[in-house]
Amino acid sequence: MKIGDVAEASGLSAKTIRYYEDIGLVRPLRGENGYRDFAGADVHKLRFLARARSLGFSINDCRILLSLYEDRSRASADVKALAEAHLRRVDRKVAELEGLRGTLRHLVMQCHGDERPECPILDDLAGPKAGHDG
Amino acid sequence: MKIGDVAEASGLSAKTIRYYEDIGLVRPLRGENGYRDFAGADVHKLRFLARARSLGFSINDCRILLSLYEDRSRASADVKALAEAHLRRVDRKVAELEGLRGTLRHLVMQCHGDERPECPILDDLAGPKAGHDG
DNA sequence: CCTTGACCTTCCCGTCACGGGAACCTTTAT
DNA sequence: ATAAAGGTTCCCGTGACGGGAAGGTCAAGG
Repeated sequence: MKIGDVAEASGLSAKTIRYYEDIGLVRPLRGENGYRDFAGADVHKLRFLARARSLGFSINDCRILLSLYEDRSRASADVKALAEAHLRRVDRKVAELEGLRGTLRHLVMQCHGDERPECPILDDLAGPKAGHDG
Repeated sequence: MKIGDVAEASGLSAKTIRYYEDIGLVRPLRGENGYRDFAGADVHKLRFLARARSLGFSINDCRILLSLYEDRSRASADVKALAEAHLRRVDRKVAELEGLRGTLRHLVMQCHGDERPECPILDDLAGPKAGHDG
């Protein structure tokens, strides 16, 4: 299979697949013409990678997941630990975004959004204004 | 004020402040010795930037926000529009992360996490298994 | 035979917002 | 005088690719 076909079959772009080869995630054969020649197992790997990436795993995590996947004597505990660590990162990221989203919502609601210059959003960004006597 | 003092006063690192000068967000004066010499207004700007960045605005958004902030004849509608666009981006990101978090949680719960190799997480990543007859 | 067009190849730059560190200079304290 | 603690510029690295240039290859059609 040529890279275009594999791209379609895996949902990854040709660019991405070449990149994955660069960093050693797949090792397709080469034809006489220099074209990459992907085996079924390569395509399977790439689909695995596409799925893992879509779940937010980093390339490094993907590398580990792949090696666990190919290790018949793995312990599922290792996989679970990796996934849990990722889940915790996602949890933290969601919490962070929800925090700033709350602030943003609050500010947006307070702003009239008309042609006048007064703006609580900018006031917030500018920080605490000096009081009436300072 | 020297860059270290400004760093402490703004909460930004000296590196970040130099970077902001590089990209034209601040223009501190220079002393005879070549050291940057920040005025009060510069520090104020940098605090503004630090706050905006902490709310997740991109550098480009920050540049626009700064120019709006300094434009006495601005319309608050422009500020609000920018903030709302950002809010929508945050909303989308949160939704995306919540989606994959749900999947991750599900997978993690299904995995025994013991010394055995069977692992629903890897099974999911590997994609649909062929059925009993195929 | 020649051309067109769709593929493929490698290579290098750009992304975003900085951080790390080298090599060097200035100020401050002892 | 010296050492520590600042400051300066410059360049590389990050993560995970995308864009695009310059060129090789292959199948179809005139």
